[in-house]
Amino acid sequence: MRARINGKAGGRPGGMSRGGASIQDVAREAKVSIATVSRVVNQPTLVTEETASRVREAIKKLGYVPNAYAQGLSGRGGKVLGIVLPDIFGEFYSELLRGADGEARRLGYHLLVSSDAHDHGHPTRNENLAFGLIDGLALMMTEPNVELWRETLDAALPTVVLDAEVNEPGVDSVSVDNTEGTREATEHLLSTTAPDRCFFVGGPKENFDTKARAEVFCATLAAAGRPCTEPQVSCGEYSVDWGRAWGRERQRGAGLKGCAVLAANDEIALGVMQAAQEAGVRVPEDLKIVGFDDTRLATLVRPSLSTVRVPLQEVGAAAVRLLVERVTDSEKPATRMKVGTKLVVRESSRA
Amino acid sequence: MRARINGKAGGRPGGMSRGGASIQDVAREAKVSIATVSRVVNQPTLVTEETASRVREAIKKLGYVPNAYAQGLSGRGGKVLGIVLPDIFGEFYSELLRGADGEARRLGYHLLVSSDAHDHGHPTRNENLAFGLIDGLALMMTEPNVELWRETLDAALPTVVLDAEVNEPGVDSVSVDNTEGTREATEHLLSTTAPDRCFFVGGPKENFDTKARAEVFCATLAAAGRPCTEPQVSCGEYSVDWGRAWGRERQRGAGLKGCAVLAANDEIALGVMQAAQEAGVRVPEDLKIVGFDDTRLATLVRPSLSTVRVPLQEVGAAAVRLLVERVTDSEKPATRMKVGTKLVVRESSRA
DNA sequence: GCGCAGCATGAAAGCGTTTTCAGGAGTTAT
DNA sequence: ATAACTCCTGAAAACGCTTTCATGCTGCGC
Repeated sequence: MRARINGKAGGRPGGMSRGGASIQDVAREAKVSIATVSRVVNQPTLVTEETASRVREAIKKLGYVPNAYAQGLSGRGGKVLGIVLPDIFGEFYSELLRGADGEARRLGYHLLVSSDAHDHGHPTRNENLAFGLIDGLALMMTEPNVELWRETLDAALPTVVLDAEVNEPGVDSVSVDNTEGTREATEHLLSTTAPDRCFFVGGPKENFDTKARAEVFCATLAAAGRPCTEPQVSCGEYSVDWGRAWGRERQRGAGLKGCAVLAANDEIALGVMQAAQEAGVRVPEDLKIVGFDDTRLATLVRPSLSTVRVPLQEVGAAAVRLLVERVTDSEKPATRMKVGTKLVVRESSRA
Repeated sequence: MRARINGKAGGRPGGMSRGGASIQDVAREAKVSIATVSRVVNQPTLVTEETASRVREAIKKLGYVPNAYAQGLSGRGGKVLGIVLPDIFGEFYSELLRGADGEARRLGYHLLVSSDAHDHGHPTRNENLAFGLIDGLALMMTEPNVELWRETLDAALPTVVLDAEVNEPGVDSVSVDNTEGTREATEHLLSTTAPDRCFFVGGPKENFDTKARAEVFCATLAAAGRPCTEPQVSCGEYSVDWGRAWGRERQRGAGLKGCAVLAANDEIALGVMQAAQEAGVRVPEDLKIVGFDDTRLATLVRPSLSTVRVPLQEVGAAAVRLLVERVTDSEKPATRMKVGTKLVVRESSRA
């Protein structure tokens, strides 16, 4: 229960905010009606310059800032967008967020961030979402199970889904077109390594991107005349640990030497690299590795990591842009946006 | 301008939200007054079980979710906290945010995230802050210049400052106690390296933490009988690039071999390590390196990085906790909280 | 000089809650 | 049986803003 300050708030002239001057105070100070104050703020052309300047002065003097709740309530929307991510930890989400934040800032919106990590996809999420507070929602699903988010998607709230294509009417989406980048990467590996020594180490089996990337990987191998066998594609999770585990396992078996690995993200790639280093297998001389995402990680490790660039900041920014468009124009038809991917060759896969 | 839906919203029975069922609709459906509905939601004990269950049913049927704006406006606060960081990019902020997010979630609050990166400490920030929307503000200042934030600090808004001690009445702070960790780290380096070959590579010169760490570093050297000379402490920025630049410079000069470096964060340490590797200087055989923060980076690189652990997630969580306490009890005296630091020895500094 | 258009302003409704106050129905004590 | 309570519920005010509608004023054309 917040303390309520009745009537005029005393104290410093400038700088009050909450519990500070209201539109009423400004109106009184400038000797006009609250309607006029509101107009000065929102539709300045409707007010005489003389009146307006008097009002502006009063606003300044009292340090008036419109109360966002009241604005929201009276139908203007509070300029807040929600963004829900599986987690907000690590370079991947970090970059996504940064893109979204920048764009939101540019468009005059605020970002309400929420990560799923603490109550993994549990339906209680919906309650947590501050529905009614946010004007739009950018949603990145952990699991491909759209039904988990049924309620959310059905809500009459502008929504854009990140990094997954959904077939919901009226729901925008921004996803990654893995085709080009994956193909490039695979061909790049094939240029130095025999098809049957190429491996794809994926994230979660049901993950949209992992699935897409695995598919293109196999297709490219097939196009090279050597359809990939089952053991050449493995799935796990998007983590260094999984990559390392896969690498050790392989090393114990047929060995990593002479192989090439395309990982479904940079973390996995890094894990594989660590396993190789542990075993004394040199990268890139004995083992080629290509990651995915081109997070900062790729340039931080040695040897630097070849990777497929995904413009994550753009994805975040695009999501926000789409959302704002939809918020301001609810008639806008649903947009399915795709951003391209491209191979970036660094040290870990050099011939 | 959002479309306004007048009167009852048609459409699907469940799942509406914005423009969806209001407390009025629920009241009508359950044949009670809105006051009763509100009570069922907020103070269930005041309502007969029979009435309450009827109301709950109506709520469920209509998919009613309280409108946060209205709640905010009517004095209950919208359960939103703002958090402003210099940037939201990289492992450091990532971890801080994760801690804050988790705690906020636990306490039933939402997090409005905003990074300073796009308009570096510019006063327009204040307008951007959704004042009036947030119940409290966690603020991490880029620069030590408190005056830049004067307006913000003066605002009658519960505020907690992160990672810096401020002397503002009524403003809480959560900062890092660098003493213990820095001392441990310095002594650790001194155990293998001569005092005059130990270096501190800092972040920005005015940064609170860099200053504190440099000081302890020097004091520890002095305690070991060999006060540090000027060139042993350098400042730059918190980046890999700066660390690498420092390393190259030193290598060009007296050489890195046989030295020990304490960096002000893990990124700088990593940069130094890269410079060493470039020059064929082995870590830790020829050069000991200790970082700061213990971000995930430290365990991802090879050799793994010895570092001083700063419980960043705890810092984030504590900030939120303090903020919520202050929001709910505005009389609470200002708290200055400090979290400790501790050396974690990994490979990069082994004897 | 009169009527009418056009413009600047004010009054008031409405947004969806919470909360205070008052009243009505039972219950218990006298 | 009545007074005094207790419990539950409803009516209504308040929160601060946007927006519609009405009104008074100015100036123009006839």
